[in-house]
Amino acid sequence: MGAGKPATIYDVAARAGVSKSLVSLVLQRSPRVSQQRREAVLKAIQELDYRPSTAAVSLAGTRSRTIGVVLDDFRNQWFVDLLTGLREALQDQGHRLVVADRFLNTGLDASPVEGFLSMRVEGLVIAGEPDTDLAIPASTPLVIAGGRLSIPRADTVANDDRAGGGMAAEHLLGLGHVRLGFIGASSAASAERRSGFEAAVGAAADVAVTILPGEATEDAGSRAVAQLLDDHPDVTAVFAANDVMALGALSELAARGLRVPEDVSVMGYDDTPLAATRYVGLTSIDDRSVEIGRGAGERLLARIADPGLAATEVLVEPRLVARRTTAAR
Amino acid sequence: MGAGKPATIYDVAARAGVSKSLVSLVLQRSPRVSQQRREAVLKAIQELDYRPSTAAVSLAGTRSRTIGVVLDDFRNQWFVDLLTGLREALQDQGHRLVVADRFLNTGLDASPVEGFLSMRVEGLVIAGEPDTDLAIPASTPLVIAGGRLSIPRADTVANDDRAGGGMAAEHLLGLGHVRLGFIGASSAASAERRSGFEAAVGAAADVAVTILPGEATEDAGSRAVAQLLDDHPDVTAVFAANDVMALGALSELAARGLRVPEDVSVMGYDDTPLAATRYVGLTSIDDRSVEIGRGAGERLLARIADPGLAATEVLVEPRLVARRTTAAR
DNA sequence: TTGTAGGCGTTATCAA
DNA sequence: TTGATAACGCCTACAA
Repeated sequence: MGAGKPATIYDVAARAGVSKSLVSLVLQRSPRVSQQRREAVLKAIQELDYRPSTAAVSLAGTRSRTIGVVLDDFRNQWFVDLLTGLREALQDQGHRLVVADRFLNTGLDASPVEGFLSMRVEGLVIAGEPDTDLAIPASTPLVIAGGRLSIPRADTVANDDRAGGGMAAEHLLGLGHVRLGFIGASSAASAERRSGFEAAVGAAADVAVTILPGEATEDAGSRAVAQLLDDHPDVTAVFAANDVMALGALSELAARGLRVPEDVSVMGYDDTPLAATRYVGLTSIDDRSVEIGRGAGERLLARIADPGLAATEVLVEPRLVARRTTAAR
Repeated sequence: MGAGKPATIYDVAARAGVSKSLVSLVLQRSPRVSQQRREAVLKAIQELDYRPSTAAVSLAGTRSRTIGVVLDDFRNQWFVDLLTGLREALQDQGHRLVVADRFLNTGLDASPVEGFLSMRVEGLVIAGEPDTDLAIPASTPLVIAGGRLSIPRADTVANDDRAGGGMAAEHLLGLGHVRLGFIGASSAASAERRSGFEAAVGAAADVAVTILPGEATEDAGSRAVAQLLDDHPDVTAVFAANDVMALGALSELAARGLRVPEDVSVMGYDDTPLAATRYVGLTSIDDRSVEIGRGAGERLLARIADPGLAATEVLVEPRLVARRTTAAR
């Protein structure tokens, strides 16, 4: 158990009475090792509680088998599903995932990306909008997951916000609403969702729009819906660019004594855990982060295998999840 | 920019016209390097976009300067604050933080802990309840953050659940409630919170209790409060062992046409982001995860410095956050 | 099938 | 203040 210094491959070799190369072969599951030796080595490994040093492995080996994942913020829950998808695609293929948000280890490394480059990761996944102009060497395979802002040489896998906006429109129109509202903030995603929404509505209904510049916060949602209703009191259904703003809308509506969905239907976007709670029960658009993660992982794998690959942009079809905040007119 | 192979310390040395040792000294900010040489080296580093290989550094060096953080589940948002505290204590002291949840990289490594041991981390932080009997060598400094289940040789830094329960009691009693309810699940934390709650209530009020065996889910909260009210219709204030169950309680109360807080006050525990939203506005107990993280980090640092230290158990005083789900009787 | 030897990119220990 | 040179723990030809 608690050895002072961790055992090395030398210790294992000595104890098993073989050479270090033989141990190395066993470690790599090489088939050309006699059953007898293999067992002896395995036994020694067990007894010594040996664990190969990742540092030594990646130094000596040709590849680090490590993928760096840069999250924008651990608070944005969508990364959880993204990671699930990434794991499926990557770690099952023998790659180790290392995650960091924008601030993890800053100070030691100038940025998480710097840290990953020091680790000699074989590839990088940037989740969300790559905020700063991150200086990533062209030689590092890179894929942007969930962000639209595309870097020339990077693959992009993202939710089809336009399509999602369209789904929202169809849902509300299908429920018989003809006075629609859209609230959003100043982000590329918000703009896309709005545009898809309006395009799908077409001439079938009126759409009142309130865009509040700045962050998509709950408070912004409250203020946006307040303004929307002040200007257009006849609106019966509101589509928020994201769940957080939708939540703000819900509280503002409650404050005004308007019932949801009896008086006003509300829907969001992202299908966050929040929306899925029974208490909130928000109709939303699932951006299918698991698929995005899987797609990003597969794409990264392909790019690692062939660095010369042209950058592609994959859009993942979202999915509407109807809950209790939307109802027929 | 986009070099094929990353530059090595040799490249830097050659370009700066010095030995590798000199470069190494500059890297380590050694004061005994002439200004002239230092600048030449720095310039070469810049021009070559050189970055020391962490693998080589930790192989050759005496310490890895890496701390492993094992999270129970990325979905439990409390780790975000915990990380903030850990960063303050650890990464500012030159330690690199690597985080993993229970499932990250399983398959490659048997468990995240195995992975960390392979990385030769200098210390380990286990966040939450260490579920399985994780086999951690006694030589690895270890601290449990936020969990009560203590391992003999590990330090523990956790929220004082008993005290928090007491605060909940004082709050509700102070509001004039005399028919109290407690709902919880089968966890050590829940039990502690209940016990603190009941102790603080003493003879000042009646406490009806419903414990549902199993996980602390929203649904469990709904069912628990339903049972509680069926058995004790006169209860005017409910203290849930955690925010998630409190949320379940809120939706059940709404379903029964009971207003919060006019008819029934509700409070939770953990002060999750959910509770802090305007829409939910749940009165809760803040378990001060940032402090727990900081404390855990400091403790780990001390233990790394002196492995012989006796294990300690630190309890962090929680804090009540009053919002709109509780009101005077 | 197994062993020998060299090298991976650093740090660390001595000399100079 | 600087520079050789030996580790560090493992992989990978190459040889046996």
